[in-house]
Amino acid sequence: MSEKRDQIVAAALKLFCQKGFQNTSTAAISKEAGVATGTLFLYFKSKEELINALYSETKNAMAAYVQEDLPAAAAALETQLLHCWRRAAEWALEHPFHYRFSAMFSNSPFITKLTRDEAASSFLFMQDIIEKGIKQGNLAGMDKNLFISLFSGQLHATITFVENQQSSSNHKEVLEQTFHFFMKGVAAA
Amino acid sequence: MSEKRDQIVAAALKLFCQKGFQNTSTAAISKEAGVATGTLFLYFKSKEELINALYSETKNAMAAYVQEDLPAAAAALETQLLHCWRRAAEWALEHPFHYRFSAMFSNSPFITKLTRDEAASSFLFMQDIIEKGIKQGNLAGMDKNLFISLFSGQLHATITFVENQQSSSNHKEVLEQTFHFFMKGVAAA
Amino acid sequence: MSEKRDQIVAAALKLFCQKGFQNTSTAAISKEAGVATGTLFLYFKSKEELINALYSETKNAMAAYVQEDLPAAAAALETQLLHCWRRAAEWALEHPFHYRFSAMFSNSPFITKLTRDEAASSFLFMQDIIEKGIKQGNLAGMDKNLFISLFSGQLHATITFVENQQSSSNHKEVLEQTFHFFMKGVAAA
Amino acid sequence: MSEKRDQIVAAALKLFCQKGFQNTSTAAISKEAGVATGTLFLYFKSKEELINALYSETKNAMAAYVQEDLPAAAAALETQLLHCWRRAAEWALEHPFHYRFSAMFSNSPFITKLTRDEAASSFLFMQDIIEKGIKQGNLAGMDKNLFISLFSGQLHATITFVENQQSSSNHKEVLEQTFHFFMKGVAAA
DNA sequence: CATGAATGAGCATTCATTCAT
DNA sequence: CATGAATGAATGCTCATTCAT
Repeated sequence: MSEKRDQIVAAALKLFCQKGFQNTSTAAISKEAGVATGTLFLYFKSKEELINALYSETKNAMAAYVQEDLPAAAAALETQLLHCWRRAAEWALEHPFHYRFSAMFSNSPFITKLTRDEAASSFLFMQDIIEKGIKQGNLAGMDKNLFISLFSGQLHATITFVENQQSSSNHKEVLEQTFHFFMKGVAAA
Repeated sequence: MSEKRDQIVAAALKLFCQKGFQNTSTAAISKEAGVATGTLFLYFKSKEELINALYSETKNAMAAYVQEDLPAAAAALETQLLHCWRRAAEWALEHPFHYRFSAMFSNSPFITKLTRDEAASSFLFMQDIIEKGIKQGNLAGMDKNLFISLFSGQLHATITFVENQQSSSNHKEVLEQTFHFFMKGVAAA
Repeated sequence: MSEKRDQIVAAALKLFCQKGFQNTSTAAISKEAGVATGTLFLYFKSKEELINALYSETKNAMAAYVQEDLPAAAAALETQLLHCWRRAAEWALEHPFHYRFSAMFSNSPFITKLTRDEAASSFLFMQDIIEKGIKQGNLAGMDKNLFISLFSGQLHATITFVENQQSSSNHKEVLEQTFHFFMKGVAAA
Repeated sequence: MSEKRDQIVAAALKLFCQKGFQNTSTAAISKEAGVATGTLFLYFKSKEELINALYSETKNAMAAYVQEDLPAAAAALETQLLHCWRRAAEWALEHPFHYRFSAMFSNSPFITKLTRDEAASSFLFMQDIIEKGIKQGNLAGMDKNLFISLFSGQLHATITFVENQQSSSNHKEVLEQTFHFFMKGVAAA
């Protein structure tokens, strides 16, 4: 919306990742953003609102990116999940601060239930995909939420590993490899 | 060591889990522990030292529990890993505050690199197991650290899922199931 | 002068009475007045100037109303004072916000000495009336300023009492009654 | 209670009288009191609580002083009221900061209704005296609250006048004089 | 004249830490 | 060892005021 708002968001994201939420004062954010201390509160009612807005926007942006060009519902479950896996990783690697921020704060008490629910709702399409997969018998009998947990967990472990690697030459291969490990594991017997 | 120290540790653990680290004042910890505000600083030089001590002790306790009765090095890789998986889950479910605390803070900037390294060192025995497995060709070609990441990720996702379930009847089955998914996935082709 | 100025004055008066001076931000005044935040400072150099202008205008308006139709100097002291008493009460009851505002702020440090003196000067005609009365021996020996203090004090107490009454049926009687109490008290023995 | 508390109370009283409530920062109070900024909040939860505590204590102290040696209920109404008039004036002149503070803030929005009611309750004994006087027919027919309003108003006007006088030689006489003016006025015809 | 986004000094309040008892 | 009153630096937030449009 506003250029100043963007500067504040970028500065907050950077500092939160580097020093944590509580070790980052609103004054530090304003300074890093190159605006006055009062300006932050022009765009965000409070520090907490800033955090929650950051979280919402991050989750929504990622969900939107993942959903883009999603293979039609008619496609095979594995095709759809592979798309999600790849796109999520791509987004995370291209937005490292955003990704680290949401990883760091997704379990923090600063994210209100409201924000968490809103973020969850933008990933509802994943639930649909999985439900369909379970119904079609392509997945070993498993709770839908457990499946999502395992999927995100392995994806997250892979992204973090890839991010910390020196060379970025074989990122794609690692991602494909771990995806296939995961699918081999959960495939219906 | 001291009874007061134990009370402080228990109070801190409880409050950190319930309200987060920064929302828990040392005064609140002292009150919950039933000691004076100054007493906390008799046992811990600072709040940060308290956190780090808590983290170290937690990780060490868990590592010790997991290592107990570990099948001899001669045993099959899967046997050893299953032992670790089960013991880790058992410990986590029996010490929910400890487990949640270490999960919450393992990625936080409050844990110093020193502490993190010390904690990692108490899990070195896991690395040995895995290295051996890789050498023996029982695992699909994979980086040792990636393997550990995936292993812990899947284990953590399972524990969290199980912890949040209403009924505790089928905990064991879920744990066995996700372990076998994981092993099926990473087994050498 | 300007319509916007009037809106600002009215809004300020209302909010100052309802929430006090310091609890009323210039932004709130502007909003209540339906103008932009900058507009207030077009008409008043500062918030303090607004307060003082409000006070001056209020006092002058009241003084002008009281002086209107004032019985000639030749009239009896009591006749003149009764006129003042009645007119002041009428004005106060018809302009409750103005009256409460000036009551609230007449002793506040926000009213500068300059403004206070200016306000006092618009009530100089009262001093003349009283001086004349003292000279003519109609008043028990008393300091002029003490007399004015007692007069205003009793008038103010009556107005406040009447304003807070539910029914407005007997306002006039109460006003006449307290006036006569006052005059009986201070009459020359 | 505590020496520090006393210092804070005295400093607050002084500064509030001199510069008003909102122009006095808690830091300024602490500095004037010779304590650290945090110490104020050790004794008062907030600035507002400090104000209200000051107001309550002031009103209670004054009420206690006025009630001391109060002529027995059997005494004449005028004897009782004269005692109150004198003692109230004495207290006000001996505690000028306290008196000015309570005068300044009795109508301010910072005094909560709770505090105001508590203060009023410590002056209930005045109501009893007046009710008795009205019943005995010693007062011109008048609402009890109106009487109290007039009484306090005239007393306040006198105290303020006396306080601002240069010489303090004839304080007593002025006080007696205005009291008799007042009583002459309200006496039953 | 009028606007309202932007400013930044100022403030109330918190809380980790100390130290005299 | 243990206490808890006292400290004061640090922080989130407000708001009177300015100025480019």
